[in-house]
Amino acid sequence: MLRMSKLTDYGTVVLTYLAERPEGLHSATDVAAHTRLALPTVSKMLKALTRAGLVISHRGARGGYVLSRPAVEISAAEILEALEGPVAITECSSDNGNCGLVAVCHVGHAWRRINYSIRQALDEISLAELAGPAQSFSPPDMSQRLSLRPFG
Amino acid sequence: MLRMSKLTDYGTVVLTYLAERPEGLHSATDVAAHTRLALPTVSKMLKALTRAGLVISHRGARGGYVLSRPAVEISAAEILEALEGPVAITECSSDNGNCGLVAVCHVGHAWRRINYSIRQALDEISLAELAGPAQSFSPPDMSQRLSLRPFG
DNA sequence: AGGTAATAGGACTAGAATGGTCCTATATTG
DNA sequence: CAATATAGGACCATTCTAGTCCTATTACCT
Repeated sequence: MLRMSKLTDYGTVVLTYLAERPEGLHSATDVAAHTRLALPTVSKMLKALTRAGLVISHRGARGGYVLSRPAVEISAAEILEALEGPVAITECSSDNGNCGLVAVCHVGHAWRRINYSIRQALDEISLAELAGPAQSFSPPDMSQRLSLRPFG
Repeated sequence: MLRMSKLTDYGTVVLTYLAERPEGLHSATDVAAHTRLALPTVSKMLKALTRAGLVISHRGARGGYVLSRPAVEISAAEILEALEGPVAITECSSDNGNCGLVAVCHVGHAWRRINYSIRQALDEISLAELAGPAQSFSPPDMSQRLSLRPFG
């Protein structure tokens, strides 16, 4: 477990697509077609990514989305956070742990340490790296990326 | 997100209780009473922990549970794994990633690296540390540990 | 100015996962 | 044999997730 959600996985696919085409705007339809993900899903995600500030949107005809920053400057942590909320294995111990319950809350600093390590691992990896080194991009079919197999 | 489940959190509470009393056997009823968790829940978890080999059970009258090893030798990773299955943020890239789909599967090594880091963070922390350094243990009320507050 | 192509936002549904309870069988002690 | 435990699994209610769809708004282009 500790799995990230399917949606987040799709998110990385979408972001990867945008990362590899930093030039112009790309509409949700465009992205959906090239990633072979369903349009409504892609659309929903792009909205979320926009709200999170990872991509910039332009409305109206010939509108679309672009990355707000170069892919090297977007971390995995930001992506996870954008699509799943704050990254923390335990509840309240997110960041500073100032939940007002420190006295009561038995989430010790061991957990905080773990949280911190995880956080750091995710901070260190950029979208550019997630996209993979020179991964030729004519995707086979990612419409079921995570559910290819129960486990393996 | 990336949150561990409520059950797993309870698990650490239960294990902490056992860790602090390595002497005799402790029945599920006993543990439930002292941790203020519901008996059926505690019972269910202890069974899972037994199957995972983290605790040893003795049936029959005056039976109960003990840690199978000293708390220092039980890692957070083992606990998570026992109660939530393999620890991996992405599907298939668990461990060696030999899912037979490596060619197709676009889970790049960046994700594997992240998985590895997380794994390592969890390996490094022992149950003894989770229990906390000299944390006096007359728990206020942990029956809602994770849900004390939506976030904070 | 008006038509068209796009995003914004949110409502809604189906299905899966989670949290939690309970029941029956089996083992062990005294 | 009776009492006290665990073992295992069935079961239900609730929440979360994945995915779709509808309406409003914005911008371009003729």
